[in-house]
Amino acid sequence: MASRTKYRTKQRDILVEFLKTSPGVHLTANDICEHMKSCGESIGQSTIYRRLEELVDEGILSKYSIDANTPACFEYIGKDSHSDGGTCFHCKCEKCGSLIHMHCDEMEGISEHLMGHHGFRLNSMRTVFYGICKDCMQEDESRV
Amino acid sequence: MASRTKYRTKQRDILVEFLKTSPGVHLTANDICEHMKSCGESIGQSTIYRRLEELVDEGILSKYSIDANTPACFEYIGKDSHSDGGTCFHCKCEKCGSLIHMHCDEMEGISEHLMGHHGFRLNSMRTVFYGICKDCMQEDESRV
DNA sequence: CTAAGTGCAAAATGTTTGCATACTT
DNA sequence: AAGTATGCAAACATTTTGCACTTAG
Repeated sequence: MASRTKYRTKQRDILVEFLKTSPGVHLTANDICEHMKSCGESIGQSTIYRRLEELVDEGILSKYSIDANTPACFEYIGKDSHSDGGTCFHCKCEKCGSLIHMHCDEMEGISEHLMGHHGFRLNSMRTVFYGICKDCMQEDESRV
Repeated sequence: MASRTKYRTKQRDILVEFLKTSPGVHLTANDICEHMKSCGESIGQSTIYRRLEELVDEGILSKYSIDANTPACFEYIGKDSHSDGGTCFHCKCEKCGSLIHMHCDEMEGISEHLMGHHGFRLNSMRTVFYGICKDCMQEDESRV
């Protein structure tokens, strides 16, 4: 979880800068590659993958792995936001694919329960709740 | 969620039969391939993948996709068991990789909360909680 | 000057697909 | 007989890695 980078490189700065401009947005490694290309700031994809993983370790990014066929996506969290004030949970709709962000106090009770009763320290940045969102549920009902 | 298979084949029967003997166990497609080979009941891997996916749709199996580098794993649930009696939650340790099963009433409150307050119908079979397990936490502490 | 980071192209991995063959009904 | 499933091998997509080269400190 600690910082691993020894050197500060141009590529790392460009990457972090870009991510910082899109807080709350989910980006795949490929999205980022494309963006860089279209900016003329081309960074090699291996570097992107390497830095991304590192930033996750540092707690600056969170990573969501939906499944093996969907590229992982990354979201800027920032160094500060996870001090404890605003844990963020995510729900992924299995139907329409939308990813819903939740800042919910009640949900934070889960962490405590898991810790207290199961000795498990939840990483809420990495955990994604799968299910069907409101909109898709309504569609289902009206279709019957 | 509805049955999709039209024909009942030998391979499907062998597969279901094997899965049925290991309820609550997590198996990867590869585990199953290997088992079949070692049994002399070799089933092609494409068939295994195809049937597995189908069984998930039918609600007989649940599938956990940890991330792109980890093969998905499948667990026998059975046609009956998800009537509502025993929702199963899973915690995945990010450190040692172990997958912990939880049959916990309190956790089921999450489903209700998500439904009631966020209009989201949780699929607990597909949801995995990431974090650090008890054992790894102790190791961490003793190492400092 | 040395350690670390970059980027290409190649490898690795898990999963899916095309197609000829075989099986179910 | 018609429709479906099988199984091989090839295709895929994402991510990782080997290595020569560049850059940061």
